[in-house]
Amino acid sequence: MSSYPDPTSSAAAGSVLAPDPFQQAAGEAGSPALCAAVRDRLREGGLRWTPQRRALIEVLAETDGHVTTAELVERCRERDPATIPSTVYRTLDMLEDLGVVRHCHRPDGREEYHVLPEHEHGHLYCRACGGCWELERDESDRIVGMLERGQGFAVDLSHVTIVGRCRACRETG
Amino acid sequence: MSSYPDPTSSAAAGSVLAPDPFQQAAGEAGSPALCAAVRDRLREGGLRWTPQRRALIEVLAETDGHVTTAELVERCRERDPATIPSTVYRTLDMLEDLGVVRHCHRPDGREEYHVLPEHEHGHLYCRACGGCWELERDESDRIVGMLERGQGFAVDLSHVTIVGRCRACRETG
DNA sequence: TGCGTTATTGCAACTCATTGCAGATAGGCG
DNA sequence: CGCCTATCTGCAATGAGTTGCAATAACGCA
Ligand SMILES: [Mn+2]
Ligand SMILES: [Mn+2]
Ligand SMILES: [Zn+2]
Ligand SMILES: [Zn+2]
Repeated sequence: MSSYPDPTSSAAAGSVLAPDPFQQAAGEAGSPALCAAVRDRLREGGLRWTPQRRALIEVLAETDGHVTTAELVERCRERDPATIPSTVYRTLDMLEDLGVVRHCHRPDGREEYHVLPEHEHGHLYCRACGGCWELERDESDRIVGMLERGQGFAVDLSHVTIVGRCRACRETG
Repeated sequence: MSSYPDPTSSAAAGSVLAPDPFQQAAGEAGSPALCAAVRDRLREGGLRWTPQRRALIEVLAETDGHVTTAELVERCRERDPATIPSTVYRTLDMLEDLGVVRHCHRPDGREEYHVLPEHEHGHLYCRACGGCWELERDESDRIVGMLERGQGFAVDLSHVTIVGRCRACRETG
């Protein structure tokens, strides 16, 4: 979807399920290792390593789980008040092409990012309490498998958002 | 989700699966009948029937299938150039509480409305060709049933958007 | 170390959507 | 028929996100 120049054109699709080089890079050493891994991958593709990109990656490395785009812009701005939102948005697009982040949509349609998800997953959101859970592996396998067999449709699992009411909210209300 | 005063507080939930009074109203007679049905329901709840609401309902009655919110604003503006977007958005919220429309989210997160859907349904979107299909009944039954049994989660089916690549796009490259 | 190419940034304009508030008006009631 | 009041509308400000373009700066290469 992003019209960003794609460093290694197969990377966008490949990074999703392939053993992820960023995963190991970030595993122990954290931010510096992730920076180095991203920097190298960018240069391989003729892309550039800039202070703005570095800042965002450092912010991402400090982030657990889900984060809204606006929060990321805000955290970048804490480090550097001169941060420009459109640069952050464009960098996120690029990092998604690389497989460093995945986005999904919250019930209101706004974007939310997941940093280095260990495996692709969909989400369950409760409209009543605002809770969010990852879809279990076997549940998403069934959804993906069903649509693959029936319609020949290849589901983008990380983009699956299922909204409703969780058990707790149904019982109490 | 909408903070709109809810005319008959059970209507929001009830209208989804219950035999829908608007369905019949609009069936043959079209716009005037739908207007009358909505007007009566509003007055029952102490809400008001206004020219702005009437205009939107007339536009909706001429609409088949899915429409983006921006398109609806545009069509209202064709009838009355003085149309105010926020009024249209608020009216759509109200009509969704009444069960006259359902919204879902396109792959980019933007809203799309379905007028008087005959039955609740989720959507399948192809990112490559932009195509959109309704989820088949048995497919959505399986998804809804699985999450109901496993997690006790009540899925809001009309809000389910599954994004990916359709068979045709996968085959042609 | 410096140059030139070209990817990237900053910026401004734009789209879509939401919200709070003050003034307008629908419509129940006398 | 006209008043009163609570609901709605219009409006303006705000927030989220995208896009085109000119200026900047990364970095490969001499
Ligand atoms: Mn929604
Ligand atoms: Mn998306
Ligand atoms: Zn809940
Ligand atoms: Zn397609």
